[in-house]
Amino acid sequence: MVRKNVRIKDIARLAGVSTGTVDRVLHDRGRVSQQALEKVLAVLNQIDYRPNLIARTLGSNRTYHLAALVPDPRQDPYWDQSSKGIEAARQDWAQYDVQVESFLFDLHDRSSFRTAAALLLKAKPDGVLLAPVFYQEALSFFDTLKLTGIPAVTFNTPIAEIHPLSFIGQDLYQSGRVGAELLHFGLQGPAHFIILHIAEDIHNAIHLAEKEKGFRDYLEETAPHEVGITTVNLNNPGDPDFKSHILALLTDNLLKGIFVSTSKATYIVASILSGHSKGNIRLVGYDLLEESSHFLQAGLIDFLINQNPKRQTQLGISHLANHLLFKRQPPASNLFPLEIISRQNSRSYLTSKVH
Amino acid sequence: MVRKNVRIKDIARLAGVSTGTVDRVLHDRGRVSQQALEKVLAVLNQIDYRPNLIARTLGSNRTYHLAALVPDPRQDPYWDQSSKGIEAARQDWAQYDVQVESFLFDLHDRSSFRTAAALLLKAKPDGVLLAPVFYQEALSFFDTLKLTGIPAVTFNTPIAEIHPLSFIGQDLYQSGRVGAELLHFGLQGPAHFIILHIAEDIHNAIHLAEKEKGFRDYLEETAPHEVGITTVNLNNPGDPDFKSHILALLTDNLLKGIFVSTSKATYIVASILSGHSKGNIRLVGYDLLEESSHFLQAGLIDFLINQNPKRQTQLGISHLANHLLFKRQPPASNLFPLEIISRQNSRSYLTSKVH
DNA sequence: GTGAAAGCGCTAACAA
DNA sequence: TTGTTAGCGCTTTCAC
Repeated sequence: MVRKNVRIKDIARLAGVSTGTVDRVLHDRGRVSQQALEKVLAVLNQIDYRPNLIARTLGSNRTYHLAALVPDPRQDPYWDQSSKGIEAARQDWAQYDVQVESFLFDLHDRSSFRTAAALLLKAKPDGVLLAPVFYQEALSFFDTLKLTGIPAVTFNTPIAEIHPLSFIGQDLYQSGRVGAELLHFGLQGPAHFIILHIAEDIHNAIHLAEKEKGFRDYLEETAPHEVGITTVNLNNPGDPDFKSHILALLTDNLLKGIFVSTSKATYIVASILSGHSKGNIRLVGYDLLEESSHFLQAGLIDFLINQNPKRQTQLGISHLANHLLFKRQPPASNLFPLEIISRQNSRSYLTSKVH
Repeated sequence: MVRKNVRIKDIARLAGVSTGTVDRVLHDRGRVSQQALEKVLAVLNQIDYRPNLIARTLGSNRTYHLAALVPDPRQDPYWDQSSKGIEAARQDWAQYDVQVESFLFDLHDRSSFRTAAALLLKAKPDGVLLAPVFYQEALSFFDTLKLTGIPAVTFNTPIAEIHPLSFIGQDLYQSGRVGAELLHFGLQGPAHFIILHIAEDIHNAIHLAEKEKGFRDYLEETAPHEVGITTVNLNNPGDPDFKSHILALLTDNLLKGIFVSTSKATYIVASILSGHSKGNIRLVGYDLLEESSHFLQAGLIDFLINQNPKRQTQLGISHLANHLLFKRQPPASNLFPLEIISRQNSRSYLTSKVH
């Protein structure tokens, strides 16, 4: 009743060739006559062949080396999550003899990106996962990868000029719209919103710009003449003026909400607000990190939009491994859902093993 | 540099026996002399043997039969998603010779559950995935499974008395809290909320009760004397009175929100409200289904809480397969995140390949 | 009880 | 350009 899976042997029989030939066709290894090629392809078109991946890994018995080019996890809890995802992927793929090595760079030092990239290339990996946070450096690194033919997956930062095997991230524009939706939900009448960027997040320039665009567009469409929006760029959070600057913003009577554009900025701003009555001013920011979840619980943050950095890298490695081992073509773009985290659903995200 | 893993062959050599004997020791298959046993155990104690699970599955070359006991997908788009997940899992695991057969029952007929369960048992599956929507019937079916030693994974409906290999679902109580949080967010002053159950959802009794409990508790804690809550149980949506009954509820001036406890009820209620001005009355319900997403876009539904039925079953099958093939122990409980779907983030959920 | 040997489906080296 | 064959590590059968 249930037909056994088709095997290479079956294809060979049907095509009237040997298993070796079928294998060569399947893997584009060449050294196959036009005639044989056609016969095999004809059969492959007829049937639904799904290679037994278990047998393939066992048979080929080779080890793949993947390299990840990511910011130092110790710099920022957001990037710490990215590294956690790589670690998780490492374990997922260990049984298939896929090894993952991380090359770290400094978020505030473009040259460290170049250095790490050079080191990575020396290791001659079979595939690369990278966060292209420095535009120019990423472009040139990408050129080198293209030349060497090493497949690369990017994540976090969309770069139009680059065409990686796959990009993993979010729709940043839409993310800004979600932020505006949450700030404005249920509000009536005139209001004032602030978009807060932290200049330190310069490596996230694309995030800041796209999110802001979405944020403004949404309110423009939904509440055309009711909502005033001010963009505030703040410098180094270590600055003595930083705190007072933020607190000064709160005195505005019409201020009904603050939208913070990155995860680090989110918990920094929340920590400054903590202890001060923020009244009915809503705060929406990014990412359910340990640092921010506390402020969410305390009611200082109303909503977080989750970017799922851990899953992003985990999926990235998985795409590379699947590509190398099983010749799977990942989607050119994976846009993660824009998860809304509230006080009441945050625990379900933290404890879930699914994410 | 990377020491190869120890293999059975190595153990056999070190112990001075054959691979067959080692295998018998490893699997407690008996028919091994005390002497040989000791020699092998001695070696095993010295070294760190980790069986190659990939080779194991390939070598044993057996087919596993899984059975799913689920409601008929044609009855309800929610359960249709569950079946979709099973189908997806079927394809995921086909290559490993894992077969999945579905046994359907009627949501409104407990006896059909018994019948389907009996049929299922006759098929002697190696593992079972089930939605234990009928309490008594599930208990007795579970007893039989225990006796036969067939591992079972449950989903959707938590049942305290049952200890399956794994349960997949959501924290229903917390889900109700999320519903209340969303209805009440930003509201000030007195308000009236309605919890709307549809009696037809009797098979979801646990859902209704737990969600309501969470809903009420949240408001009790957050807005003790401000919010009045009424529970409304409605009968058969086909009833001529049904529509007028719902519309009558809207006339209440203080009514600020409606919380609908299941996915089917959600889009039914939304469809009734459509065309009638619902004013500022918020509507929160369940699941981003095709039927409801339209109402979300139109602004009739404010938020949906996603239960992810498709992923629930897909994960369930995956747990069973991993358990049988690779001896993996799934977590006793998988509580999915309580995803909040709004108009602005719904597309990101629908288009994402991650979910 | 024990060991030898033939698979599982696929890869890859090698001879033809 | 082909087909044959020996693995990959484990299971399982079958003589002895």
